[in-house]
Amino acid sequence: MTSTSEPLAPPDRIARRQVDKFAERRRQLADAALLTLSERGYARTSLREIAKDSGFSHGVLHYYFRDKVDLITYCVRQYKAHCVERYDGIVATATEPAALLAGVGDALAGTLAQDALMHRLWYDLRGQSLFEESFRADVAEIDDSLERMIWRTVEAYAGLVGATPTCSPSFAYATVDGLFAQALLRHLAGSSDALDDLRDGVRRQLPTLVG
Amino acid sequence: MTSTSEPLAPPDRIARRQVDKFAERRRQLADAALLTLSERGYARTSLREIAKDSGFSHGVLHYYFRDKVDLITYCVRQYKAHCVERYDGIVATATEPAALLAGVGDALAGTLAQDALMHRLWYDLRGQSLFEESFRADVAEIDDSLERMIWRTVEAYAGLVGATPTCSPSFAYATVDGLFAQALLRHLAGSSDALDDLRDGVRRQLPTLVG
DNA sequence: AGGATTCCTTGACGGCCGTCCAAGAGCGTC
DNA sequence: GACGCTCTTGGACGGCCGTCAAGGAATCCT
Repeated sequence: MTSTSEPLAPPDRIARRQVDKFAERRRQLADAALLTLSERGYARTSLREIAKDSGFSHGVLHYYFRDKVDLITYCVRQYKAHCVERYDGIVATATEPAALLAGVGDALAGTLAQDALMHRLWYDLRGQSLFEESFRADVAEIDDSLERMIWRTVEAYAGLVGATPTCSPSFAYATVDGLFAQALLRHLAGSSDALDDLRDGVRRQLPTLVG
Repeated sequence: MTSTSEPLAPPDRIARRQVDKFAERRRQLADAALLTLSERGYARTSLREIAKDSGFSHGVLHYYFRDKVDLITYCVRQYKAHCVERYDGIVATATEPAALLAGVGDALAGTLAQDALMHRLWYDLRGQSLFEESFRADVAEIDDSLERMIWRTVEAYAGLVGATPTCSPSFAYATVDGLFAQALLRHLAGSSDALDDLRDGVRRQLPTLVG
């Protein structure tokens, strides 16, 4: 905490107070924003709507965030943290190849069903990053962490069957993510087969990646 | 052409005149709209901007289209026509399995490089359809036609190697589309490996789909 | 040519947007 | 209890949005 009491311009306000309530409110508002974004999509979500859903007035957002891009960027970063935390424990324990295949399939199908709207938001934001440069770096970082997550799975499976990966990390990620994206599409469209097909798809694709 | 000369409400205006200039202008405006959309993305494109890029005034859009959704929907449909027309000739001629793999890889890499912005728009609109119900049906139809296209490729390849497909059409589409989507992402991000990786990826993935 | 019809422009409307700001509320400290 | 600082409110702003209507321009038909 500074002992001087000079008047602070808004940007400084954001830099200060790292540990206390300020940062906490930012997280809280970003959480609310993520919820609204996941329901309405990037293109249809306004700051006023985010504020309304958060229970605060619309003015408060500019007290905690410089502008809309700052808020969305912060949201994306927070979403990333949520992502890797959730997915990092997926592979952890499995001593049989078949069990790992089943575990990974179940984990992916589980999060797809449970966090469908958040995954929808992820694909939305990833798409937006192709048009809006501001998000690109953060989105790419998340994408990398997802690729690494898939790659860890491939390596774990390879280890269990006594083989080594025969493809690049990006190939593994691309094909598995393709399966996941399509399963999400069909799941949200009401297809009841989507989850099972995802499980089967992962179970089928993973073994082709090692040898 | 009707011989009566009753005053027509806007909706009727659209239903009439199927063959003549009316439909042609619609196509022309939709083409301009697709161009603008592919450059700016769905979330950032306004009717005024579309009109400006088309060389007409902003009012004309409501003479040829009921509202914005009508325009975008028409654009999506027109995009679909463009798509299937372009992709339908891809597999056509190939008597050797290796030649088919190379041909498909080159074709996909070629259209990815040449029509990158249009493909970016496709993924954008496909994502939007998960939030905006109005587009969902048309987008699903395009998706189906793409899946069938990939499936024809798989069947052609299976025929050439004297085998049959061992996966579902949706599995084939999901994995190949995953490769394509990631290649597009990396290509637009400036990666020079993206196109070659797409070629290699397709060449690697296709053989795993038959047996 | 001239009237009817089609096509297109222009300007306006209400509404929502992101942003900013003045003022008040809450609250810990002296 | 008064002060100072942090936090929050709610209104105002300019601007862009989609939509629409009135009227001019172009075209067609006889």
